[in-house]
Amino acid sequence: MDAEEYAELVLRCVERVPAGRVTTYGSIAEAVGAVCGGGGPRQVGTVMSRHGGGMPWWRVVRADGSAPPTHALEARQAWLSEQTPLRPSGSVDLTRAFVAARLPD
DNA sequence: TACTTGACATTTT
DNA sequence: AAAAATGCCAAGT
Repeated sequence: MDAEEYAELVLRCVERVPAGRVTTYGSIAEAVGAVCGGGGPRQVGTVMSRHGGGMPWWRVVRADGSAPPTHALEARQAWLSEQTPLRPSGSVDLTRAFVAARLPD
């Protein structure tokens, strides 16, 4: 399993997340790690930073429901336009929006 | 081989 | 509640 394939799986998981819902780096790491072995939340983050362009990266959040500080503003706009359930604090309400990452069929 | 860097997570201050 | 310390895993230098 090379890094490219790992990235493919991660990206596919992101695409499977419906608008208005989110999943976490950790959840994706679990799903992909189950078949790829190894990997972890950080690897998922790395993949997003390199191949995140062109996909709904704002549907992937940290374990506490917040987006990476570097893209926090854009993420919030995207969440608002998709009507993603947010908490007063500005981060995503995981109890309402979280969906576990699923591997492609 | 050793050290640094990152769109992370968890525990402890 | 918020910040710091630790642990983590792979890739690049």
